[in-house]
Amino acid sequence: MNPGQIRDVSALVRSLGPLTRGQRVFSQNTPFSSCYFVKTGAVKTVTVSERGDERILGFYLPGDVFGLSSMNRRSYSCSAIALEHTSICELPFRQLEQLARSIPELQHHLFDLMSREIANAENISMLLSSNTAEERVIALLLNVSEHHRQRKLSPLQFRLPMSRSDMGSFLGLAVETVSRILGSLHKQGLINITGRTVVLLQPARLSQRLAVDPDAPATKGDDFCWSPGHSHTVAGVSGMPAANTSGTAR
Amino acid sequence: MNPGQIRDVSALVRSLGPLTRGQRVFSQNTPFSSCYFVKTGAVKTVTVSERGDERILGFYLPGDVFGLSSMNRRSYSCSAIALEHTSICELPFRQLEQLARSIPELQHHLFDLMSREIANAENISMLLSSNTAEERVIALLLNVSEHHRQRKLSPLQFRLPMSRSDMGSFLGLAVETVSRILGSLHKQGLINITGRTVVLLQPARLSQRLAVDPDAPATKGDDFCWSPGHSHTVAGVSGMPAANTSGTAR
DNA sequence: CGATTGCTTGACGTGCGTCAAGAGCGGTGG
DNA sequence: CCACCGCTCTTGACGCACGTCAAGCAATCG
Repeated sequence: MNPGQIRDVSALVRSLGPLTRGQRVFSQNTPFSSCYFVKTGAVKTVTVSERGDERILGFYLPGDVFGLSSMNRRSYSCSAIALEHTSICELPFRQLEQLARSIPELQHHLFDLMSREIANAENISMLLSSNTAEERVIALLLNVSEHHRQRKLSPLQFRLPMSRSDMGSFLGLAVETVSRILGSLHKQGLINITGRTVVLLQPARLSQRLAVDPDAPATKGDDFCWSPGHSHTVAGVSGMPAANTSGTAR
Repeated sequence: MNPGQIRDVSALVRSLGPLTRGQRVFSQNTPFSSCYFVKTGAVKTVTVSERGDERILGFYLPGDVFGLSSMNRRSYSCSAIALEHTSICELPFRQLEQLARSIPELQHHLFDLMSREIANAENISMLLSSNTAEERVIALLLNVSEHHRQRKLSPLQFRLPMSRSDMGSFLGLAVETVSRILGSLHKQGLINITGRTVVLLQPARLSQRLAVDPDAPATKGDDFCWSPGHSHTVAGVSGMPAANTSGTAR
């Protein structure tokens, strides 16, 4: 894009002041207007069913865009809630769409963003549809890790912005299960975890758990590698590691 | 769109002759070029993990568009396979994108399509993340039903285009479980099922199973709102009923 | 026609949800 | 400073839903 175009786009963007934990960016069933870009902090998107229980659709870390899934509707299909001290940019979608007509690069970029969201959501589906609890938790950890790597932050040591309960809701697991899995990974020496602070001690092993058929489950001390996993993250946290689909295996 | 524009778009579309069961529209890891529109028949999208097991990402019925999730990549992230005698249209994406620059309606339509795909995939995630096997199967049945309703076909009696095994793979269930659930629904008089032919005998009851907390033994106002024509199916079968998230309940 | 594939049904084992009871930890107020 | 609260997180005991294994028909096919 040329400077003029960049100015045009920038003119649309509004920076939203620091949000505090629990504060909402938008609420389910309120009129759709914008999507949002995370500058710092973290956001979760949540839907509440008529039954009253809530489900977390995704976590968004710095660099991620959220709110796109609602653009074909009048109102948001989920709420977005800050997980911690967070600052974001507002992107008024209709105006962005309008502007995209004259800026091909912008149009392409929007397509690209949405396409990533689709691929990402599909990966999550795959992860959920038949992986063990351990695999899901590991996938989440590796995903946050990958996100940090992309942001040039330490991929091996970081703080999880979300609670155990959030993780559970996102991964389709009970809080207790999440807690047990993390504890178990800790005992096995694969990670360190204190509260929300994580250290990945053996990232290669963790990746293996995702990619390798767990015939020999967790024999402590086996050393052979499979293949140093790559092709990992797709987009944001919401971009889960290529949901390696444990398939029918268990 | 005016006649000229419609002609421009039509010029891009290529009709692909009848495919037979098992035939591929495109294959995972081959270069991305187009997305596709289902005219008649049915298509499934499938990814194969490095481990070799396959997972079904979605089913696409007449009127649905598939292949969008790969547009931000060089190659397709999944394979698309005909489930039965099927005819489709090819939509070369790059050219479509190009054309969209001069036809705002087209651009908007593309955004709309992609947004639906996102919402749809999110719904599937929600469905998978914590619903019982029965709820998942019912959701699939109701979804196909809804699709038929929209196509002005009988929503109460239809043929499932996919095998039990496909259903299982899609829903994250073992084939046996799918079979058992269908059998159980049959015994309860909620559906008739012979092979792949389904009759929904008590659609209202089926919907209830999805939305109502199974504490109370049914028999509340049988007729059900879902806001007709809203939020129900999003796109094709892949548009699952607003995955009512049984939440922590079980 | 055997052979392959799809579907069903039974028996059995287990992963993980549920219930219940603490254990930190931070915040608030006296 | 401690007492008290409301959280989040952990840990154990128990049971059920669903995966796995296995066997047996029906339908399609080469």
